[in-house]
Amino acid sequence: MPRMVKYDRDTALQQAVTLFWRQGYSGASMKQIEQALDMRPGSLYAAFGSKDGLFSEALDRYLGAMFQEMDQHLGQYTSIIEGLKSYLRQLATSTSSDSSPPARACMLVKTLLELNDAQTPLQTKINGIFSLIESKFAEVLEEAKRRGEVSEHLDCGRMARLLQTQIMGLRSFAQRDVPPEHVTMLAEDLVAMLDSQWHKQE
Amino acid sequence: MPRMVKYDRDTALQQAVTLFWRQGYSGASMKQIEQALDMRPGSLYAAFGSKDGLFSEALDRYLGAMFQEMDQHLGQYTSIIEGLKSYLRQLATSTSSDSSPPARACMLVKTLLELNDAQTPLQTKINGIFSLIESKFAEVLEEAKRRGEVSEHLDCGRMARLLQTQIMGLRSFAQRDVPPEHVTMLAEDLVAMLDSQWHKQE
DNA sequence: CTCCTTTTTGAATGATCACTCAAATACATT
DNA sequence: AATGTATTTGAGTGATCATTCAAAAAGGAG
Repeated sequence: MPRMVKYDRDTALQQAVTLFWRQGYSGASMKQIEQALDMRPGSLYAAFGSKDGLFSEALDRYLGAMFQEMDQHLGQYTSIIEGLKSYLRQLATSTSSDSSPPARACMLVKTLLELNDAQTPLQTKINGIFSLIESKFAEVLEEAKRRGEVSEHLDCGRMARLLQTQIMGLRSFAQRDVPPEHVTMLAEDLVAMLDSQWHKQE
Repeated sequence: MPRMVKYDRDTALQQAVTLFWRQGYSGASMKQIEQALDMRPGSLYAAFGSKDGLFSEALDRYLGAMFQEMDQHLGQYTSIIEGLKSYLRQLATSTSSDSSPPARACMLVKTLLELNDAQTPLQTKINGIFSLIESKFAEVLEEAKRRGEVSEHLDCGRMARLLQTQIMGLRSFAQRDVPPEHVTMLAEDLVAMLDSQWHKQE
């Protein structure tokens, strides 16, 4: 009986990810959002509640895509370590490709560094996301340990944080205005460094 | 003959650094700036020209302090490599100390990731700053090479970017809500990884 | 103290911020 | 086609944004 919704919630969200990724949370105005999603304020607020709500859903979607891409690389190799290395290398090449992503830096890190005020829901959310990623890395490394790919003495939680830090650094560096080769060379160095670590005995 | 200026430009700038470091560029409103520097708009604009101008000077001051701190660590050791390692470790402890800095993340990285629009003067400036830091690292490493502290085949420019990436990663990670020990342990891991690299033959 | 120059003040500028809501619109059902 | 309900529209909300500028205030020189 009622009128049907015109917009496609999924593509609208993808547009939101694209905009927020490039502009940041406070850097994206509702005017820009209206234009990017082709929605008027009323529909926007009916669908997502608030700018925060929309951003929160955009974060979830971004995270999902990140996990999906990671799993894709892990699935391509019988070796977990090779999968992780492949993922790292791809981060370097994708950030400098002309099929340009909205920003070279990670949207999650951009958000983490942008939020400043006290314990807002968004602060809590982004911290939870980083914990989640850390846990995912730790799980993957535990599996690698079970398979004998890494030293049985490896502290997987600690290595997970180290891995996360490498990715945060790589993608932040890629935001600089540098020749693409520098980023790919950097990724090779990170891979080499990590290689020297996970085999190491305590 | 004229009236004397009331404010102290240097302490005002330091207040600006503190505020911008925590809040980010667009996150700090002129209202907050007026309060933090204890200056009224007229004086502010007479002294610094614009919000951009003030921010630009704050960036310079922040960079200067960073270099100063680095040189302090380098001066404390006869070994350059030991000085660099000491600097890295101190970054980890200072970010988690209760003598709390405005933010744990680096103000320069926060700025790099916050700026989104086209080639603004600020964009150019922050990229120049990162180049400058990279060059400084490269020079220091060249000297270490001359002293035989690192392999003579080391690509110092490349290692400089690797080092910069580690710091960007470490300080960004420190912005997370994690126990301080995790950050200090992380710094130890970074130091260990780097150690395995600069002695390495090509 | 008076004058002159410079600085400080703070109200006001128009623009833009996130957000609201009554009216217009469009579709499924009858 | 007529009806009823949910959605879309877009002008309008007050707040806050960076910035301006005329007037008030302050200190050295005479």
